[in-house]
Amino acid sequence: MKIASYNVNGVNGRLDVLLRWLKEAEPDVVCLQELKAPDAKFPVKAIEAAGYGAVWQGQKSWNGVAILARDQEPLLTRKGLPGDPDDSHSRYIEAVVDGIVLGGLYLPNGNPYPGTKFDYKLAWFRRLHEYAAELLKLEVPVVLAGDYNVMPTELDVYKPERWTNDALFRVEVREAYRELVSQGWTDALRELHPGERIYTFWDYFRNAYGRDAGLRLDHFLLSPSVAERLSKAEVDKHVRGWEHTSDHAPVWIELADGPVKQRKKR
DNA sequence: ATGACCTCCCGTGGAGGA
Repeated sequence: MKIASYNVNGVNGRLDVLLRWLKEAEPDVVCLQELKAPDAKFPVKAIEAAGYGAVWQGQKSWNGVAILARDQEPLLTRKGLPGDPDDSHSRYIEAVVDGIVLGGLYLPNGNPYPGTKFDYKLAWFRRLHEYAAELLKLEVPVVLAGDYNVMPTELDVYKPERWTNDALFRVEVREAYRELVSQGWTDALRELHPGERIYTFWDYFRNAYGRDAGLRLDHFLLSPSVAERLSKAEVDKHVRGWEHTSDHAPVWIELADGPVKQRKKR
C-alpha cells in the first residue's frame, strides 16, 4: 500500500502537475495540502476521472486539505482538529482507507516570529499533541501525514544557521515536533534514512532547487502497528523540477501487508 | 539586511507563503 503526501500549492493552478504525478506514481492514498480553493472549486471531476475518490475541506484563497483514495471513496471521519471551535482554518481532515486512519494535516507556517501567527502555530501544535495522544490510545493503525512546517533537526535544513529565528525552525517548534514523536510515533522517512539529507521543499527563490537548498517539512508519523509494516519511504524529488510545479515535492511511504522483520535496530 | 518567486483574489497590487 502506497500512501503519499503532497503540498500542491493551489490544487487548480497545479491540476495538470497533480494529474501527471498521480498517473506516474499511482499512489493508493494521497493527502493533499494547500488546496487554496473553496469547497465548491475543488476539482473533483478531474480527480474522479483519474480514478480517485476524494474527501476535502476547502477554504477560499488559503489552506485546504484533501484525502484521495484510488478506486474507492475514503470514509470521512473528521474535518478540523478538535480543541478550538473558533479555528476557521482548513488544516485537518481524516478518513479511513483499507483499515488505516489517515490524518491529513497542514500545520500553520507561524512566521513572522515572534507574533500572533507564531502563537497560533504553537497552539495548533498543542491541539495536535492532545488529539494524537487520543489516537494512539485507540491502538488502531494511524498515519498522520502532511506539511508540518517544521524542520525537525539540523540535518533537515540546507543551512541551519540561517533559520534559527524562523518559525519553521525555532527551538519551541522543533521541541513540539520532538515531543509529538515521543508519544510513540515513528517518523517514517527518518526511520528508513537515518543520517541522510532529505528535503521535501525548495523555495522558488534563488534557484533553490538547482542548488539543492531545501528543507524537510513534509512528514509521515506512523502509529506502532503501521510502523512495523513500513517498507519504503521516499521523496519524488524530480516532480519539483517540472514546469509550473509546487514548491513542495510529493512524499510517499510503502506499507507491506504484514510486519517487516529485517529492519535494523537503531 | 533585503529580496528574489508563486499563488490567490474581482485583483490591476496586496497578502500569504517558507
